[in-house]
Amino acid sequence: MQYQEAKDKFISTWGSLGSLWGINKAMAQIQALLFISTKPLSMEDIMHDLKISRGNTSMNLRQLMDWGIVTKVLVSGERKEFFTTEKDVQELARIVAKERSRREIKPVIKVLDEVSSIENDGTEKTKELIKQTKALKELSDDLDTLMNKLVNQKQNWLTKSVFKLIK
Amino acid sequence: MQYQEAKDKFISTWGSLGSLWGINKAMAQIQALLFISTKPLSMEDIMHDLKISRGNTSMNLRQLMDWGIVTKVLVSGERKEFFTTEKDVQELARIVAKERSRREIKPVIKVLDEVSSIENDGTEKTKELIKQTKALKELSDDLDTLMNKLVNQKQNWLTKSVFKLIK
DNA sequence: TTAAACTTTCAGTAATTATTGAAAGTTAAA
DNA sequence: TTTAACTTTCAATAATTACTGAAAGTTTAA
Repeated sequence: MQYQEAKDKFISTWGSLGSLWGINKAMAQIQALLFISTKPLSMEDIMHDLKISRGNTSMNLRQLMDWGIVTKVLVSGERKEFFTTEKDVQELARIVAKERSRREIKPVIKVLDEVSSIENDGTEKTKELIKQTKALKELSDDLDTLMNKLVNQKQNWLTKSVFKLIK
Repeated sequence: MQYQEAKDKFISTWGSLGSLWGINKAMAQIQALLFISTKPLSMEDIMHDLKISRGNTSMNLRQLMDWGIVTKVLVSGERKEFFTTEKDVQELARIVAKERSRREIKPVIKVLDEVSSIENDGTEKTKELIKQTKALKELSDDLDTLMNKLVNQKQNWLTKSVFKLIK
């Protein structure tokens, strides 16, 4: 396998993975492209490389910046804007975990909390609803806390401490 | 908030969460409905409660069974089939984690492995591709292993051991 | 067997989501 | 200022994904 083939394979795999995670294809592909690029890329570079439109590129770059995964960089002597992504995988994981917690997990926990707090009228079905949503809420809380803890351990959090403790 | 409102809220929240996780809305809603039901439900029950077609119900029940989250139960004296879902949240989490690992994470790791194993021709861009995909592969491997370890600890794996160790 | 009760399949259609491209907006060099 | 270089926005459209309902398939009671 040669460079170009490997690059295409990486970008397309990363792209389709993205859609499974609530990130759209173009967004994931732009991130992948920047991730393996040796230097910041302009919007022009990106749209040509991925064969997507200017509008699409602009919108998805913006979303990546909202996520905090991509940043603008100024290249001296150049009028146009260049973009780069976080290159450290651990830091990347940290950002993604934090954002997913904020955008998805926290709101669900809130709803579970509301639902499990309804008045118990003593009927079977109400008891079951309360019991099950409460259990789900507690699990979600624990997982969210664990994820945030893991992710806040700076440097090698995975391979060091945690990882070994579990055996 | 009364029972019916709480139930609807739970089902619709769970449904929209599902789509963020690569599970479609109907599939997640069926699971939610079964999860808070006090007894197994028939296809008829489900389609009426969620207001979805017979075909849709059938297809999504099948997928839930493929995931191992829902099972058929025989109700004596009844001709039709009834369905129930795993009621224990920990066990549910275990199944979901295992399936996601198998369906999504493992295949990506395989591609990352292939891509990071291309011949190093010494160019900058090849070196960068190899370095970055290798880092990604290692992180994915670690996360996958961690997830599977966590998930195989029977009984209260979260709140017990792991959770406290990390502080 | 047969036929009623039930489930699955799948072509057609609806709903949702992503993408384009051109016009409007912004910036900074001349 | 003006204007050329560049970016953003957004209505129209394309692509994808989910859903329906009726026909075909299966099972079991009589």
